[in-house]
Amino acid sequence: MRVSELATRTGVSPATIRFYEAEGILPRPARQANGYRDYDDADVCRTQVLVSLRNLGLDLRESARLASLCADDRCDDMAAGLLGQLRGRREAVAAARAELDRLDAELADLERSLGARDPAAASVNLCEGR
Amino acid sequence: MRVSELATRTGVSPATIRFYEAEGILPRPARQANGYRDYDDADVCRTQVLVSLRNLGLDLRESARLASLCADDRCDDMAAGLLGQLRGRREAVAAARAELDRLDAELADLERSLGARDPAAASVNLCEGR
DNA sequence: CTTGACCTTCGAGCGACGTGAAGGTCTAGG
DNA sequence: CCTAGACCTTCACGTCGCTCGAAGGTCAAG
Repeated sequence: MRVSELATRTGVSPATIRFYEAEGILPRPARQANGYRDYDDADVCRTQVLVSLRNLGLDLRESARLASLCADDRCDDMAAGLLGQLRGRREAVAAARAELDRLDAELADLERSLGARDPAAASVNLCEGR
Repeated sequence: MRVSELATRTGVSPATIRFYEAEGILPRPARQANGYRDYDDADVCRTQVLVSLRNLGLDLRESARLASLCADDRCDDMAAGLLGQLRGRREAVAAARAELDRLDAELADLERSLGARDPAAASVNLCEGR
């Protein structure tokens, strides 16, 4: 299959696939006679794993490392590595959520002061406060 | 005062202050005889507003626009502009939080399957699933 | 024979900084 | 007087993960 089919099957753009290949994140695929990239089911699986790990928030290099373990039939190692990453990720997600909560409260406060036509209070919030 | 004092007073790094100046986000400050940047209280206030708007999640150019309105004593216009931005921001924050919730559930699921030494289930989640 | 949807490579751009080199300046201490 | 070190200056390149545009090749349908 060609690059756009791999792309739609894995939910990323053809440009992203080519970018991964250029960065060594994905191996160079076979080529058709006309020079087009030619992918098979194993490529789909590997790319799917990679994309899934990215969607979990793992960084690109780490996702690549784990996806290549999986492609080498070392799924146990992959699972171990992933488990290690998950702790950090869940902490990061919790922290991000706390930060968003804080931010939402701040936005709500500000919206109230502005809506109450109390620019002074808003200015204080922005300039003097804290 | 010099750049590092402005930086500590506003909670950003000296490099960030210089970056803002280079991008035209902050005006070029006075210079001391030795060439060092020389900031006054008005600069502190303007930078503080800018940083506060950034901390609310507004993008840099929009923050710059509003901060400059404020510095021109057009705080009413600034307040109006800010109020307009807030709606979009609160929506974005809510969406980001929903996404984080979804992600956290997914991470928890995966951690359970991996912890249960059920790599098959995990693989399905990553490769076949969805 | 042309249109249009694919594909190729290459290089640059995005946002918002961070980092490092290579050097100038000032202050305190020995 | 010398020196260490804590500032400051500019310039340019690195980060992360793509995304876009240009300039061209390939192929099936009409």
